[in-house]
Amino acid sequence: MEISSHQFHLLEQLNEQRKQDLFCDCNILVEGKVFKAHRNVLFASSGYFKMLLSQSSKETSQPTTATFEVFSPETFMVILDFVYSGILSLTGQNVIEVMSAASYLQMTDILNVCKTFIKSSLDINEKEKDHYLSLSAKSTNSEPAHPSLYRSRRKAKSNPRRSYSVPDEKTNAVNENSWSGYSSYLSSQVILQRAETQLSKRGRKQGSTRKRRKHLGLTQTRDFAQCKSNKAERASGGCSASDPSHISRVREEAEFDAENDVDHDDYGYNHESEVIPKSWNEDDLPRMRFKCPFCTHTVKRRADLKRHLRCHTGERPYPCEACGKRFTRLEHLRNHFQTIHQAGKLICRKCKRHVTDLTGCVVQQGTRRYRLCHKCLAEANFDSIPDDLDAEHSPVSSTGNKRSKWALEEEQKSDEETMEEEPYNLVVRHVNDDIPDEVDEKVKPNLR
DNA sequence: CTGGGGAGGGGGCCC
DNA sequence: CGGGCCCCCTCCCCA
Repeated sequence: MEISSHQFHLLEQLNEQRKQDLFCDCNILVEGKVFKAHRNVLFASSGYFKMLLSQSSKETSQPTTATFEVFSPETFMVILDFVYSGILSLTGQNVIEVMSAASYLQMTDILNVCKTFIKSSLDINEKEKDHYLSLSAKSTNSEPAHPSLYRSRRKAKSNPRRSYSVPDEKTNAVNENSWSGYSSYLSSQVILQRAETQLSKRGRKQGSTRKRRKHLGLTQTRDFAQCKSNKAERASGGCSASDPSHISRVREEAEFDAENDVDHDDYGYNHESEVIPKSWNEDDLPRMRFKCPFCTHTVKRRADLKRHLRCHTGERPYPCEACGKRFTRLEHLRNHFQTIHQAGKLICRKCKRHVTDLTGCVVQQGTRRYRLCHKCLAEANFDSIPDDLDAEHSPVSSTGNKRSKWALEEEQKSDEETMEEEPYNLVVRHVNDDIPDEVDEKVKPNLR
């Protein structure tokens, strides 16, 4: 007979104990603030703590202390409250931080809830935007009238500079009505900052934004994306984990832009095209664009927004079978696979000369493959050239059983383990495997 | 220390 | 709408 309330009471009791600091054997230090908790509860809730505590489990007499600097105490409070109550206090303000922290702590339940939260918010926003679309004037000008704070450098370089006006109250009112929820909140935060700084800093000479960014160590979105990927590679399998630091980076970026008046003199802030340069006539109005809720980037197509969002959510749906590295896009995976694991470039790695099947060989180093011309190969002086290399290493060669060594390894290894390539496993094979179709064949089954 | 190249990542846009 | 291509950028490694 099952008493359903038992679990609830148990959790409630544990939460009470936590609040009264009873039997707490773990101190969590988050940016100077100490949280008390129970080791076994944390162990059961978080992959991160599971790992941490299992390492330090030998010394159980001393309370364990964990220190975090990658998220705020408020964020951790939300997560800890969830752990002890099952209630996750998500808001538009904290969802990104909570998601990143959950990712860091390997708490997939929270992660999924955050994703759903974001997704549903997006749906709401899209519906609202569609409504707004029907109300707003259409335009044929494809040039974004309000390049976002977060713009590609190419765009920034190529866009002619124009003088735009500060958004007036009316346009802001439209904005408030058109968007709601957290995305509106996030954006409005930037808008407010921007409007404030725009007035105070108008007229400041525009220096090199990129230079200044670099100076401050705030190098554009690409950087935090890179950061995420690096983390993903370094740490836990690079699943959907996003670097907690990227949140602050996003903020810093927005703040930096606002602070430094990036393009402010020239562009109105693009919040779904509400801010329109007064000097433009109606024909110049831009097409409606889809706005990212996390940054100020806008795109023309919903699909592009979806793609763009991956750089915020850290989602990497395309894992490489060979090395486990994950990618945000199929094409990136394909490029990676062909270049790294298929020796797709017909160039000798040493002398950089063009090689063909006749003039060179494929060299295997761990899971990496590259080509060497016969001359460089002779200089390299390899002594072992296994005959059955195909069967042993190539993910495309053993078409009979359809299971490559890599594929099998991929199954066996966890994501964490597959991140590192096998070092210095140097073998040479004859060139006969450069069939792109086969590559696709092998890669595609992995893809969603 | 520096420049070049490889690899990875993101945006725009066409099919 | 997804896939794919092209372009550009940054980071990192290596000579």
